[in-house]
Amino acid sequence: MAARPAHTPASQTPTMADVAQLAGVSHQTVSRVLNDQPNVRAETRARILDAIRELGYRPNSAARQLVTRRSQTLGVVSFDTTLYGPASMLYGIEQAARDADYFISIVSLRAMNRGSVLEAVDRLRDQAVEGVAVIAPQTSAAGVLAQAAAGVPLVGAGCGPAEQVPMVAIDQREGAAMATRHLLDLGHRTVHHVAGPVGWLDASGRAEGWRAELERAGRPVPPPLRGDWSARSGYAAGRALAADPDVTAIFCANDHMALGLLRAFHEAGRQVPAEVSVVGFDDIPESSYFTPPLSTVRQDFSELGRRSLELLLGRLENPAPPPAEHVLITPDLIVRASARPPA
Amino acid sequence: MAARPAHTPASQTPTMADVAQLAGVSHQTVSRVLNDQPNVRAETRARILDAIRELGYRPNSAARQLVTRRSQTLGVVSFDTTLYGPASMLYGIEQAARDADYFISIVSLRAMNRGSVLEAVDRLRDQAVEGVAVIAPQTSAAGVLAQAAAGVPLVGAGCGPAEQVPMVAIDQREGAAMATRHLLDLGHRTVHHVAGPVGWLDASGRAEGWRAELERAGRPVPPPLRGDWSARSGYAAGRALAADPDVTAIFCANDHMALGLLRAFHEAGRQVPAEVSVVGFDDIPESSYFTPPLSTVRQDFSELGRRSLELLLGRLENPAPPPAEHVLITPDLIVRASARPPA
DNA sequence: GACCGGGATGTTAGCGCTAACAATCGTCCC
DNA sequence: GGGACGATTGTTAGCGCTAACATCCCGGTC
Repeated sequence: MAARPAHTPASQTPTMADVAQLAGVSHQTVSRVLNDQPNVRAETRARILDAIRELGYRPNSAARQLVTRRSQTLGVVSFDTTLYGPASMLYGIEQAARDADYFISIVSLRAMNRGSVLEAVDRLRDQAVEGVAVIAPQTSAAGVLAQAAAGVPLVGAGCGPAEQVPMVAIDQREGAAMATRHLLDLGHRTVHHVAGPVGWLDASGRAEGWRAELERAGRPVPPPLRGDWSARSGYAAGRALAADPDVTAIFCANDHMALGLLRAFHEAGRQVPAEVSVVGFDDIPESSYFTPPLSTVRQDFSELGRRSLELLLGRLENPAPPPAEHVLITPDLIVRASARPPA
Repeated sequence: MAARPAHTPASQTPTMADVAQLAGVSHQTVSRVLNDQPNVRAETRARILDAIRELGYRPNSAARQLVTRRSQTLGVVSFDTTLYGPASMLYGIEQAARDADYFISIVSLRAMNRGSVLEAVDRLRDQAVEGVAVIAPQTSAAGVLAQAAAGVPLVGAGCGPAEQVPMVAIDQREGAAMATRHLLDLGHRTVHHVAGPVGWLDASGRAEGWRAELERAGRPVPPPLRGDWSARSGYAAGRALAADPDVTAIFCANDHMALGLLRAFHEAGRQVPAEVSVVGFDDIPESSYFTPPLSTVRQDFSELGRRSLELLLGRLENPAPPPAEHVLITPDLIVRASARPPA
């Protein structure tokens, strides 16, 4: 903050030795103050702190890292952080990491395949991260995680079940079952489903939950339509569904597709919720302003991020607890206006 | 990859010296191979590469960083990466950084104020980042950037004008003017505006562009309504506007507010676009599936991220080019169905 | 045949920090 | 009053790497 005094070359950032010299102590005492070690006289500590401030000294993290062998950095590998889910998880992880005094280094996946996950983890390891969290909600990721986990503590966030790897996920099956049950309870004979794309764990989990709930209730299981998460694909599914007069209830695998579907029904002149009920999944911030406001299933991504990080930090302290822990978070059904009893 | 041979203690990761010993050369030659230096015999190089593979050797980044004084890491400070804009910019920056062989370390801002930006940059500097990109689209950020830039190369991404700091931004005024002009060209007498929250650069830039365009055309400037970017606030503004029969054209400062507004008009029984035209801003992926599909202004966030990083890398090579460069990216008007000539 | 030049490799000296141990000083106890 | 003890501070030795310089060996030169 203050101007650099003459005894330190201006061209060069001050080192611990400079601080020590200015404070009239040895560099080790400076180190002790910096690391909050006991047995430093209060007055000495104050003098050192003054010297640090005067020189604008910053500890050299590389030097510390070299000797302590700790980088204070965690890596996050994520698929498309532009998506609502991954972005939210990343945010939750970052917040939790900061509270635990860790830095976060990110690598986004450009494509989803074994190689790119491995490469991303490798890149992070080159940077000496102490642990890695992977946000990769695709089926193909599940298999590769165990392999990636060799050599570095790793957890999955919102990933599917991989036996060897600890992970935190939202219970997609249960969430889908809740949505389906809600529609059934309203009095609908059965529920149609607009599913997410093949290869996504969330998509298959939701489809399974939907199917299981229909079967449990002994209802017919109509063939699901397949979307790709986008509103566009929901619109296409909606056009198909709107043409079928028997359809009275639809569970969409996410809110964006529900938006497109809503639009298709509107265009087709089929009223939601008067004629047809719709439930989504995600509870994106906009969904309460759809026409009509969308009933949906809320996932608490920030809790997911937080819990993943807790799990990872636990692993860091205790590298190999017996079995890989799997934490499942139950989502919440949010009831709005898009679903009601059949006419 | 192979099992660790006996001559290296299993408990300890191999060092360059281990590789050197196995290959029968000095550690310096190993270093030369790792750094792609010339003057190493092809055969020697191959032998060393084999040894590296056999031991599963990874260079110690801290040691390298200590001596080269380069961390190969760039920091990104961002406000709420859950939002569409910041998330997209972050993604663009990360991709560009990876191509340039840099790591990205992120710090999210919990609150938007001077202190938190400074603290975030400070945290990043403690980690020895070589440069910082700040994504903070608030007015309050503009002032603090110059201060934060002291001591570390820094660029703003999507931030407002700060004289001292180089930055890349999207031309909000021009985008808003395009939207307004589009509605005027359609034949509307004037255009109402639902603005973003006070304190946001994008909000004030868009309001200015809207106002300037109306004035240029000699049209009356109705008092703008104030929202907070959320669909909820757009809905509230929509209720107010729907009650006024004179309103025929509305420019919303973002697509989410336009969504809420669309819903309010629908509820009020006022047809869009038959009775009232609406244009948004952002072109979020969903906006083409609104009811009706939304005409809007598209911002290329990934280009913004890329350009910001280019600017930052430029600064790293040449610490202080004369004036701080400011790059403005012009957005595009996307015409869909939500605006048409007045009845 | 001694000399020179340059490619290939080895040796040495830190980078800035922490851990381990050594030294010093006062105080307390019998 | 002497020695033990604990609080405080200093000294030394690396952590694993790169930069700078030293060394070696070879073919080509005159």
